[in-house]
Amino acid sequence: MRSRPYHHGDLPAELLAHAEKMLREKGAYELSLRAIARDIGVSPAAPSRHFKNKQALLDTVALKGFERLAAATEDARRGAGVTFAERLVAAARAYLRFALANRALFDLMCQAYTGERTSPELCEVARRLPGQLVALVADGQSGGEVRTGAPERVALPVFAALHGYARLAVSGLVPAELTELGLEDVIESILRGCRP
Amino acid sequence: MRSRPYHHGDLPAELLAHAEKMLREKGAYELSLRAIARDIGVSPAAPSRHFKNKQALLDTVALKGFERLAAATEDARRGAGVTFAERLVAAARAYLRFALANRALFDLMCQAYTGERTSPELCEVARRLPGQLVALVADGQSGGEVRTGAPERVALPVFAALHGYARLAVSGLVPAELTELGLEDVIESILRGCRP
DNA sequence: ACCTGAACACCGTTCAAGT
DNA sequence: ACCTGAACACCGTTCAAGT
Repeated sequence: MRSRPYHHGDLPAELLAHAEKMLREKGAYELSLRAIARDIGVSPAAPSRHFKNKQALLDTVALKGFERLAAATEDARRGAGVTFAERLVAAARAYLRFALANRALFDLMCQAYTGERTSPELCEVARRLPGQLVALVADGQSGGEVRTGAPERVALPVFAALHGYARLAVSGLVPAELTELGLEDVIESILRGCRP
Repeated sequence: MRSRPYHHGDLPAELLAHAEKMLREKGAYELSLRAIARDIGVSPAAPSRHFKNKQALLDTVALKGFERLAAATEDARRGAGVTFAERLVAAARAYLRFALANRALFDLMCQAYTGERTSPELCEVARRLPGQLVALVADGQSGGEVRTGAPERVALPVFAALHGYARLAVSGLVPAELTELGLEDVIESILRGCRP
């Protein structure tokens, strides 16, 4: 039996995986680079070869989060019916489900949108989410299901309501037993706002 | 000229003031208890007499933020016209203005809603904001301007859209030159959703 | 190329001791 | 009652040196 190899198989991937696990189990405040390195069995200096600092690691975690979220909502929309309402409901449920199932990660993603320090890649993937809604709205318009107007401008209030509701739910401002009901109210309100 | 007195005039207040200043100038990530103590000219151990830990200080900063925000939106609503739409617009503008003028504080407040660790006082004051909207909606209902339904359920989508839009704007997902226009679209959408 | 070991400058928090 | 000084256990980051 040989001891731990000097070179790791894929340290970057393992760092990301452990960071996300720690985020889930301990929360963002407890997440430390040294603790991750310790868990993996690597020196405190090792991560710096792959991520220039802690923020860079977190940005990458957020990036992967956005990719998963975008994939989840896209899949949901594709798996839904053909009407605008059906597709919106499916995407909205997937968005909320992701937020609630990945609270700390969702928080990280939301503050990662923020600020000048954010990487271009992160910005780009973050914009896929409103982008999906814009496409959905444009589709709904061409079918006569959604009122006219620049799709971006019609979609923005939709995204604001959805995202805002997810934030409130994650924050605990909406009691857990009412999140489903509340989402229905939010969707109903959105659909009223979109009617031709 | 006598040297710095051993006892401070009002250390708790000065700690809070400096914490907020630091939040504004450096951001949440840079904010350290030791740096605040240094700035004030007090030992690193001094804050612990007044706040049991860093989180307790931040919670109090967030609490004061909620009070200021609630006061700002209440004032705006009172200073506005008598129709539901006028009052909603005034409150919404005040909410967005506060968020943009106090980005780091607003971020802190939003994550401070979160979680089990949050103090009861913080929860209570955080609920004043949706509470205002519930009252506004109830008023609008009695005047026949807003559709019927439990006021809490009608107000929730309104709050979600408003809060969500503020978050998007603070995050930089809405370009600065479009925030005003976007808010108008959001308000219009909300009003459509509220119509009888 | 990839990682270690040791070091540096910084944290938050605690606790005896001073005023 | 309020604060200091010193200590403790922890950080993130850097850099020569090892493999």
